[in-house]
Amino acid sequence: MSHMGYGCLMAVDRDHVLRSAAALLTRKSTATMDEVAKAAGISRATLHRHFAGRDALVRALEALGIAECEAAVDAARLDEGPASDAVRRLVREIESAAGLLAFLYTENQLFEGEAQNEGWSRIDGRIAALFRRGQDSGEFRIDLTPAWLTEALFGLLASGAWVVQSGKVAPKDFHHMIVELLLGGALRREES
Amino acid sequence: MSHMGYGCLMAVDRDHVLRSAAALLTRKSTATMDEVAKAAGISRATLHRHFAGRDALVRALEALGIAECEAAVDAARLDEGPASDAVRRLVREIESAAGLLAFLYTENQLFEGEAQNEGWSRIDGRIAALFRRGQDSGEFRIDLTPAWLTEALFGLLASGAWVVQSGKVAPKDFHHMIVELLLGGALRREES
DNA sequence: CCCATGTGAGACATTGATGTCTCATTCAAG
DNA sequence: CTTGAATGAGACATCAATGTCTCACATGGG
Repeated sequence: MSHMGYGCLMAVDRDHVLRSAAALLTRKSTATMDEVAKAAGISRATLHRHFAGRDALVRALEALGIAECEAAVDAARLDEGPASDAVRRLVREIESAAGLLAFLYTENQLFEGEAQNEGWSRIDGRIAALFRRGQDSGEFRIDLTPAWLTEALFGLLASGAWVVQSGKVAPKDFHHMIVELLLGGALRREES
Repeated sequence: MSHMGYGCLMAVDRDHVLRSAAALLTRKSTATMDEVAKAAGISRATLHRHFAGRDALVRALEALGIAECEAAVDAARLDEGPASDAVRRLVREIESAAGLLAFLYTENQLFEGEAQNEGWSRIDGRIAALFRRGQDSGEFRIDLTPAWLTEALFGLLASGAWVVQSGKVAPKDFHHMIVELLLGGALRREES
């Protein structure tokens, strides 16, 4: 077990650190490396052995967020069945990553450079394609652009994660809240 | 003009500094006091004469945001006419402050203390009351809580400001985008 | 038992932002 | 012109976070 380098329980430790870092940074985005370490139950030295610095940590969180989003998009099978059902599946799959997403959403440091991670563009593209498919099939209205609907979805996910974390609404309402508002809006449907 | 203390053009200067600070910090929330000063066209010394420190600057921005929100809520006359029209007026009135709102939205430092500015609670309460009025009158669906609709409105305003600033959609579409998604959702209405 | 690896604790220098100071300059009122 | 106030430029100390280092411990495999 000498030359294994990274592997074995290293991976789960690293993942655990990322999870707790995400949870902490979502609440307090200015948390110190020391606080992040304490939150993960390790020392600052060990944290620094896993991630070269704060920058590397945030990048790793971004990579994790992208991976989870992409996995959710895959699992939701966006091109099968009615577009609105695909949206429901997507929100369901992405729900567990919403906290992490909310953190990354506020970390505009990630987007100010001209070289933003292409993973986001790919995810944006796939979700926008879903909305476009819904428009083409006549399910969705065409006066709201796919790009805006995609952005609004992420915004609502972040708002939802935030409002759940603040305790204002129950976690079990997360999916219904977001899907119903995004698809149906606040107005009552006409009783036909 | 010796003993006037603060007044006269001091006020407009202070306001101008706040505006440019908001515009800059919305794009780069980690901007230095020096960058903020440069963005406002003044020196760091002068900036520091207006605001004791970075903290005071952020607090002043929060106060400005609260004031503009409250003014928008007043101007929108939330308790007159159909609730959906009131929502449209509210978004219209609040549009010019959306950039500032988007910045404050990501500044979770403002909300982590137990003593969050009561201005927000008051605004939240007034907007939630509007949604509740719409539910009571039968305009709005009742399965989405007023608290969530309020939070979602702010989330969509932030997303809208962000997507406009990134150039993905035109500023003139801001109002339509947000109001239509919030009220009507992505689904096409049945042709009755 | 012995050793190697991972870890925690802590010391230390570095760095970048910040807050405070002084001083020369500008500008408008008198 | 004179004067006073506000400003810009810059020097300076401070401070908190960071990155790097060493050393002791303990744990598990040989």
